[in-house]
Amino acid sequence: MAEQRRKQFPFDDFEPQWQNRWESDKTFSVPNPGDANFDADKPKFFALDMFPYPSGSGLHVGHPEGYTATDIVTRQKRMAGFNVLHPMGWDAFGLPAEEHARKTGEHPAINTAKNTDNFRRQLKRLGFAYDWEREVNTTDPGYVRWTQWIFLQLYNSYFDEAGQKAKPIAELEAQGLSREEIDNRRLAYVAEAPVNWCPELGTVLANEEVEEWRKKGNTVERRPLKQWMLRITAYAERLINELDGLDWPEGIKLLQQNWIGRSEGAEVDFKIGEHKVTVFTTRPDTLFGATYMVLAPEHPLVDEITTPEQSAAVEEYRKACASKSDLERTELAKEKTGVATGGTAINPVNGEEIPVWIADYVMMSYGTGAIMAVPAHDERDNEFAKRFGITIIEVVQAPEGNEEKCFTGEGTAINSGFLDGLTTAEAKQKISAWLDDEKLGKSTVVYKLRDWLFSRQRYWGEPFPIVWKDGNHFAIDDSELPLLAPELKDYKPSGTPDPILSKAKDWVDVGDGVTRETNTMPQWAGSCWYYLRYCDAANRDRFISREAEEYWLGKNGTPGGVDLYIGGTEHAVLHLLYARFWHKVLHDLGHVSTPEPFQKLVNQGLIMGEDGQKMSKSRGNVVNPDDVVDLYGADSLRLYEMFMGPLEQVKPWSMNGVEGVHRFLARIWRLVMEIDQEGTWTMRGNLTDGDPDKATKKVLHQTIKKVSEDIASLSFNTAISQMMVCTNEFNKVEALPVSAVVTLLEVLSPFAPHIAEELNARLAAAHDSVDGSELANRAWPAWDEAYLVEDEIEMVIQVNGKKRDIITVSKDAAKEDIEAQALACAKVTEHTDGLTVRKVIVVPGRLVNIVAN
RNA sequence: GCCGCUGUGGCGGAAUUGGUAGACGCAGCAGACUUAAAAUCUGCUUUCCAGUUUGGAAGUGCGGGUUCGAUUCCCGCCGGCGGCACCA
Repeated sequence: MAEQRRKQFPFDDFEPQWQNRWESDKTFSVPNPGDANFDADKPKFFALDMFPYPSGSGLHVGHPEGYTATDIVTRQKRMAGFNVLHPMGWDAFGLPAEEHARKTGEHPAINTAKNTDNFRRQLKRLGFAYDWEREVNTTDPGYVRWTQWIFLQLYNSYFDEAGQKAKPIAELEAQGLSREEIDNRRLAYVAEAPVNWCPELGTVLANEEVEEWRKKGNTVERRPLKQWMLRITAYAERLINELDGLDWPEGIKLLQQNWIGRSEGAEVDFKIGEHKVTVFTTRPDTLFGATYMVLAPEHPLVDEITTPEQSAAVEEYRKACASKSDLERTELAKEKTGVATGGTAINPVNGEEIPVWIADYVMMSYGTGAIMAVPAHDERDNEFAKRFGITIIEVVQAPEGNEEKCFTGEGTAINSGFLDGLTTAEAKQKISAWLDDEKLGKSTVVYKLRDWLFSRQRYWGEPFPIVWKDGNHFAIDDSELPLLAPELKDYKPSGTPDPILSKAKDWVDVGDGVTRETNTMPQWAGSCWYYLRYCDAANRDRFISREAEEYWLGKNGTPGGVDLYIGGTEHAVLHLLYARFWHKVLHDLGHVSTPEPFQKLVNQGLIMGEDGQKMSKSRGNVVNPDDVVDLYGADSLRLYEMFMGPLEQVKPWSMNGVEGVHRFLARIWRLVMEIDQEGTWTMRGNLTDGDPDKATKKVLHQTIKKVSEDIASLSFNTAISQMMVCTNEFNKVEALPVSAVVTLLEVLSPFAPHIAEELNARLAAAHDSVDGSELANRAWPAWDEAYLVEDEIEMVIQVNGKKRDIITVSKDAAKEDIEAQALACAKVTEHTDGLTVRKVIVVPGRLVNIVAN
């Protein structure tokens, strides 16, 4: 049925032609500083799309949403005289390619290349103005080389607390620190950590990946393994503070802030016999109410303080906890559990002896792994104390009217010795000073953020540029980069935590007792710096040249960094946090000129299926972009995705909606072309070379203005609606001036570039007055406010806020005249009859409101 | 539980940030063209009442408030989506 219907305009002819032309002319290639045709006088604009993972299922309609948005912005910026960097690439390492290799025995690079070719074909088919000469692929050896180089920058750096920045490890060597001391301070370090191990996949998984793989039927267990970690926690403070200057959605900033989770509080030392245990609390003012102490079950002091009577119970409890994953620990904990150690601690503030418990509601990984429990003012402690019959002492008086059983807010200190009568804030200050004086504690800040578990036991990722000898790790020499993984006969995981690469014995054994690190990096590694590589994609000597970095990412009178980054919310805390971290390290080491990589961030909203549900194969509501392009053309798909609604909003797909914008493009086509009886398109005869009349000029300039402003604010849906209004007006004009049509095509061209270029070319062939150059290389049209003002304006007349009439007045009519005219209206007198006019409000150019009662 | 976003016709959405609510599009209805259909074009299309036109009332999740005037600002609720989740 679809192939029977005659195309409303020949998009399938001209769209590929324009795409080929852009490709062969390299229309959208942009030179770098130093290149022959580089124009240093133009301002720069760097727009970035979140590059896709080239999956086997091809492009999803969600991809072109953000991509079209940046394409419109960059095409418009180009016309407005900017040097525009708009690149694309592939985040091509990842588990699906490896799974495919495991099943087929084919090297993952082969499948990856196939999928990448398909993605590239699909994107080119949508007419995006990418500079394909800058295409990057995270799996290319020339790219891996620099990912590994950046890893070594981290490996060879430490975080200087005093300067709050990364510095070369060589400084510590010069200070004569021991090897162990140095290794313990590297930004990339090895640590034994309990991790999520998945035997089926043969790798550890990030916390956020666990749920996804479990759903697919895999098991995930907790195991302590020696892993590479990146010291992102050192940057916690800066990662929070430096969000301030960024033009990001507030929600995303908050998400990152909460993820980093900064808490101000105090560490307090408690004595347990000979031992000292430090607890972390955000409420040191409640110290007098601490009636017991809880240690995390994994706390190293548990063994030492447990009394013989309790040791069996404690041991049993610890075992039960160890076998639980974090998830189970929280999910199943409907009721608090715990065991007394039999030991007691001394509350330093009053010398009271308090019992020491272990309970899994205290996490070893947060704070100090130990808490002082204040059951009167903490819900968890309260629940626990009630369950186990522990004393509860109130030490904060709630403000009047607050009847909560367990008051956790701020109030006045009571039963608290020298703190009595103080407000919570004052009490915090006083107790902190006291702890400080007595050398029993100090104010401190803790974060929820954990160091980044950076190693995977997979094959299809960057190998670590590290070798081992005698239990020590060493960086391999720069000249050995890129270090590529060897080909394997069998990509099946061993089922043990030994990485797949450990099977490649020849590769692993370097000789002289030197062996290679066999872990690989996670997929995030490549995406942490791809925006940098775009700036100088072919550079073989550096990851990015200084000139290219300073031009595309430097200040240049802008805030610096990527000028516009569009992508989905799913990366709000992962990719966006990791990339910021790497960027800051590179900045500290003098490799990049700004502290932040992405100045402006916009999140596109998810496109749902026609049924309002998330698109998924199992629901059968997935829309394939190729099918849409076959039926309606690339311009229609682009335009539809922008017309659906605001970019940031979640919105459902509608094939009828696609037809709607397709009809609009057909109307524009028929503004210029008409079809004869043989079915051949010919130029319409009613196009003139004359000047547009006043009304035509008005709607045209309104359109230039609206579209210009709406592109700037990324309000593409309203820009398109204005172009529809303009087209509808043009359709009513008897003899339509070509100049007006061409201007409309210019503002349309960033949205629907193929049809705009095609019609302009056809008009230029028939009309000498039309510029035959490509719209893409034209100047963006300017609007003239003079055409927008009307001599006469309509004003609404309201009586008591209700619309009663509309009058027409001269644009410079005096207020008094308008008021008099309004009061004289028959409709007004009708409604004010019998009432007294109390007040008349005249809003110039808008309305008159007559207040009467 | 906490945090964030969001709520406007049958549907997607618009509204110069306090000034004519429903632009534009979809769907629907009627008409024109056509032997007919498709495509195209024209008109109608928030609801209710009245109805030849002119008209009247209600209306932006619900309830209050500020104002000459509230989709917009303030207070209190309710629903939907997303994130975090024993973080001391």
